[in-house]
Amino acid sequence: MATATAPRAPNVSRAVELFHALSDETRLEIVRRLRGGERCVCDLTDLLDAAQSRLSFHMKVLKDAGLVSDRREGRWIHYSLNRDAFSEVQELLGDMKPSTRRLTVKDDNCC
Amino acid sequence: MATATAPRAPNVSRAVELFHALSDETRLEIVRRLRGGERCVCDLTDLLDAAQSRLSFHMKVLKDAGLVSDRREGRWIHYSLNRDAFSEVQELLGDMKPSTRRLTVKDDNCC
DNA sequence: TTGACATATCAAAATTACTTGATATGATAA
DNA sequence: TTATCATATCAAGTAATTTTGATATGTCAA
Repeated sequence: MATATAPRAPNVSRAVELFHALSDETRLEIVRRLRGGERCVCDLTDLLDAAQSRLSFHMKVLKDAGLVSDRREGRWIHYSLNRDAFSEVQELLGDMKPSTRRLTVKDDNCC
Repeated sequence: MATATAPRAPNVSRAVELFHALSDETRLEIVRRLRGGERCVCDLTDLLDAAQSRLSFHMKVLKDAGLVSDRREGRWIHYSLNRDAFSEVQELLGDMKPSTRRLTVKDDNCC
């Protein structure tokens, strides 16, 4: 009994993963570059002037979060954005955005 | 001379700030609790079973990012969500979400 | 095969973020 | 005033993330 930790919401850790993946300048630049379509890592190292292993690290973060997918073609691996994951983030945000109708509660009956 | 660093998009650092503020479990729980309306820190320390200085630290991150506002009332400081900042995040996401029409570019003419 | 290329992975170093406990500040009530 | 309460800030410790350079893996061309 006692000292139970506060209960977590079901999708909090998923939200953390997604937001974390988007909370880095290099990764946002990658996403920006991928908006125009598929790119291989070599394109991105050129565009972002970043070391190859660094890019690879960030691609992995994005991929693990599901924000990008990869496709092998010969020696190259092409990355592209994952529409669904972005929609997922939008949904999460919709859920956390305060409603226009404000209610002030005194107890934890909010969720 | 050369070695110019890759050009940054104008709002990348703002996006990083916002996503970073949202990329922590404690902070997301705070946001979740604030959805129902204003809360003072003391409410949140109870609800989240977290030390006061810890809460204060996270409130600062959220406040610096503009996601919450505070309002003093006597000894208490009440925090509430900032609708506009959440809209801002949604906009940023809209900008980075891949369009349905896919185009494959070879040069960096994407943005 | 071998060599070269594109990318991934790994370990160590560097950086950044978070937690904790102590102290400071500012408001109120006695 | 003084004591107390709510919160902020600070410094030190710890943990997580990012960068870097080296090496591994898989593919292709000769």
